[in-house]
Amino acid sequence: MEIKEQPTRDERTKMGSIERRKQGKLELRERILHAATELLASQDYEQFSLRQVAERIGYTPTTIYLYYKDKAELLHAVLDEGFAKFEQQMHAAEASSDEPVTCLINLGQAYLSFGLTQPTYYRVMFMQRSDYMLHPLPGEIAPRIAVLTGLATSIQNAIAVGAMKPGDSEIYASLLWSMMHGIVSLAITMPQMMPPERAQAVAHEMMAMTVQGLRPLPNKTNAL
Amino acid sequence: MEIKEQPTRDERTKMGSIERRKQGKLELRERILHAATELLASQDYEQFSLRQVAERIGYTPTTIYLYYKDKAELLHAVLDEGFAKFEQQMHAAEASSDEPVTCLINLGQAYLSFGLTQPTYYRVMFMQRSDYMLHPLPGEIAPRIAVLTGLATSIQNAIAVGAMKPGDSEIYASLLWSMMHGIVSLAITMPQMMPPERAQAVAHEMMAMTVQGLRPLPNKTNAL
Amino acid sequence: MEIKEQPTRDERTKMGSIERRKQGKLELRERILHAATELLASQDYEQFSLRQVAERIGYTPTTIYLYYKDKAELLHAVLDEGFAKFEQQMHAAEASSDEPVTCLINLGQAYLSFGLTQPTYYRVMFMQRSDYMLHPLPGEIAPRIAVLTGLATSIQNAIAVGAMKPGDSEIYASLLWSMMHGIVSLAITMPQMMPPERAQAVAHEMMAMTVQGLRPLPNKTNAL
Amino acid sequence: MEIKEQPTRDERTKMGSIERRKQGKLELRERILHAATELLASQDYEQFSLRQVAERIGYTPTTIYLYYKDKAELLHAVLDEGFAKFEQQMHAAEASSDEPVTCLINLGQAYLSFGLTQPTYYRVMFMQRSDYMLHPLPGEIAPRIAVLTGLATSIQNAIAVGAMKPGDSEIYASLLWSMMHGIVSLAITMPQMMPPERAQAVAHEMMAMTVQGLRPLPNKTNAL
DNA sequence: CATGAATGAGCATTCATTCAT
DNA sequence: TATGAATGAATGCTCATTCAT
Repeated sequence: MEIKEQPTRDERTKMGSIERRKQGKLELRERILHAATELLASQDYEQFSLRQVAERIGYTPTTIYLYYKDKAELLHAVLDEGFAKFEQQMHAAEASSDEPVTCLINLGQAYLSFGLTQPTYYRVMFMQRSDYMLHPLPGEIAPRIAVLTGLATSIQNAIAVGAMKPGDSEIYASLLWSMMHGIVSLAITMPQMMPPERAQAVAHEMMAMTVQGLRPLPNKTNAL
Repeated sequence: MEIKEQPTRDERTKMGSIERRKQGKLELRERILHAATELLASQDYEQFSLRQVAERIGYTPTTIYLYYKDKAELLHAVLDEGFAKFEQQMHAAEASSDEPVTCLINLGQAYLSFGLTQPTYYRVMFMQRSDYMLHPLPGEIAPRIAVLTGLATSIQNAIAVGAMKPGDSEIYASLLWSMMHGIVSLAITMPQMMPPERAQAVAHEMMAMTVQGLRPLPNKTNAL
Repeated sequence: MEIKEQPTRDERTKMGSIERRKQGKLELRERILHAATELLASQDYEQFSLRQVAERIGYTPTTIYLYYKDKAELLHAVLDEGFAKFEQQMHAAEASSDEPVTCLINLGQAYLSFGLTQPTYYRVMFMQRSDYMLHPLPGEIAPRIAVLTGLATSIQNAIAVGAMKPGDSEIYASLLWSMMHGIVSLAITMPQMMPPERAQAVAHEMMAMTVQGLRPLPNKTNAL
Repeated sequence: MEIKEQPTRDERTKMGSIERRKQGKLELRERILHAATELLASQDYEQFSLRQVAERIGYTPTTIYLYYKDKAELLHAVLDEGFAKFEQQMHAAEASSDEPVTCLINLGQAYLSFGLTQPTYYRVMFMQRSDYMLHPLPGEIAPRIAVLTGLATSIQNAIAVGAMKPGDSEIYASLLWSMMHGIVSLAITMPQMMPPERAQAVAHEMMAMTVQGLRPLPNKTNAL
């Protein structure tokens, strides 16, 4: 048993609370959300705790309950942000081109890129708390997962222009999702087996196999 | 200071221990292992606790220490069992045919089938404690993951006979693994999105795309 | 499976918490510190546990963590208090006279008196966690034990005025410390063998032997 | 949580039990006692546990209960051995000379030497479980501490021959005991402050002060 | 004579949550 | 709006001890 003088968490929180008001008058609710997001990104989802969130912003854990019903609600809010980012990137990719093949490729690249750059979000959203994305929030109709329906549309377009073999577009959607999800989740849980460059290479190969119109890109680093 | 109305876990355990001997005289060590496996299946890996395992079998947590050194060893035992089954099925598939394409198909099917019929094991082995499979156990040379090297061999054979396009067989191995892992993990975490039949269909399509020599099977249910 | 007839510690704690507010509104932090000190006094240092401290004050163990970071810090606080008292008394004795012999005698008496009147502190400080006094705290230069260097100075003075035989003043310091520590620790662990009056008598005899200029005091009870 | 394969304590015990009978047919009771003594010497008194004793001799913890009522009884048996050694050395010193001064010196040296060479025994016997030595065991009249009465006799002899100042021989006994106990216990708990050589030097000085007839020894290393 | 099987009490620590203020 | 004060449940783990065989 070592003897060392360290502040109680209470004290740490109190210390934080002295300096805290320097920060702009950003709504506290936002600050909590922000801290929670950062915390989630900085460590495993399982270690995520309200105490630590509170400590980060220099408030008492109790305070969080004034803004969020409980831990689950805060976590959902964080995931919501994650989905917002995800949806935004996917929609951007979807809108990036009128050409079905390019569109599909961009969608794939967007998915991969989200997974590789936001592994924590991806992990929680798609691997640990996927329940969240499957159910519409109270007051909403479509669940979060609906973003992926854009995929089916793009596939139908690709089939229409002959870039993909005719077939069940639902199956194709599942297939593409599985492919991308497989790469990303291997890259996240076993980065030794699937480092980013390999993930890119594999993804490119997959798209090449799936989408006939895909031409090998000359520059490998930018290639999907 | 509330008067509690629901039994503490301790109390629950005690109650359980009264009824426990109904269960067959299956070796307790096995029962613990089984309960641990089930528990791992039923929830987040991080919630996995010896106390809960003990509760499941109606014994005191202490008892577990009579059979396993500590939490890690119990988990280890679970994983070991899982890998034993997995390796056996993969080796069987590998040995099932001299014909490279058939071999590859059988390997794929074996992987898929393991994932779909043993979701609990798959989850822990490939999604939650994948670290375990990456490191050789003390006294062993090859890590568990080595089973998958059989895949690379089969791929090289397939390329040799012209069933697959020439290319980096490592990339192909990663690609096939990603594909299968994607399907299985979606099927496990989001069965609504990827029910077993769809998983089969998607897998078949993937193999068809990847392995040229693959002929569509007439009977859909048995098809890969 | 016995039906328990005696309350668990948990239950005892709960019971205690009902009556606890009788006690004055002494700051809880102080109460904890006090309880810890008493507990340390009452038994082997190794049995010292936060649970028992909590039980003594009628609070949940968790509550202690609101006031002290962990077990080590609480122990630290106890020792710190003890050393503060000790140093104060020793410094007072050191400053009590310019006459070397008197000074030495007063130092000895102060040490003895601290040991006899604060056996709890003495026990922890000098017999159970003596490691604490040997190492400077972070941010401090001299370790707690430095108080005793005053002793060496007094001895040198006493030698200078011929009250002690010339010799290694370090050895003399060790000798005096050993003597006093011997008396005090016997008095603490075996009061039957070394009741306070005897401790005083023995100490007086020792000083008489060591310091030549010491004159036998007429009044035995007040004598060193 | 690391994964590593290590035997349960049960298994370790079992393994031990296979080889155990190699050892002579020394009475098991003795073997237990011996193992306990070794264990006590090898670590802190507080860590002393029946499980570890059992493991050392390759028997089940339960077995110990066939020979000793409980942990306390085994510990007492161990301490008894300690006292046997102690008494033997003290008696040898007492009988070593007819000359009172030499006798006293040898007693002091014997005490010091026991403390320095058997610190664990000394610690438990005189510092941690001194209660044990103060009470006669059931069936015995004199408590263990009675050895020290030999000291009083030697002192009376020394006074008789003029080697010590007339005075209360009880006080002198307490004084000598305190001195030696002080040195030894400092040497044990704070070896940095009281390494063996210093302990020897201090003890020599003390004896010189107390016993007039003591002549400084020429050879410092062998000196008391 | 010895074990196998199991338990209950204990430990330090962390966390989500509640309630009164 | 925010906090202070406290709790109960949970976790991994070790130990002395008991009881039936």
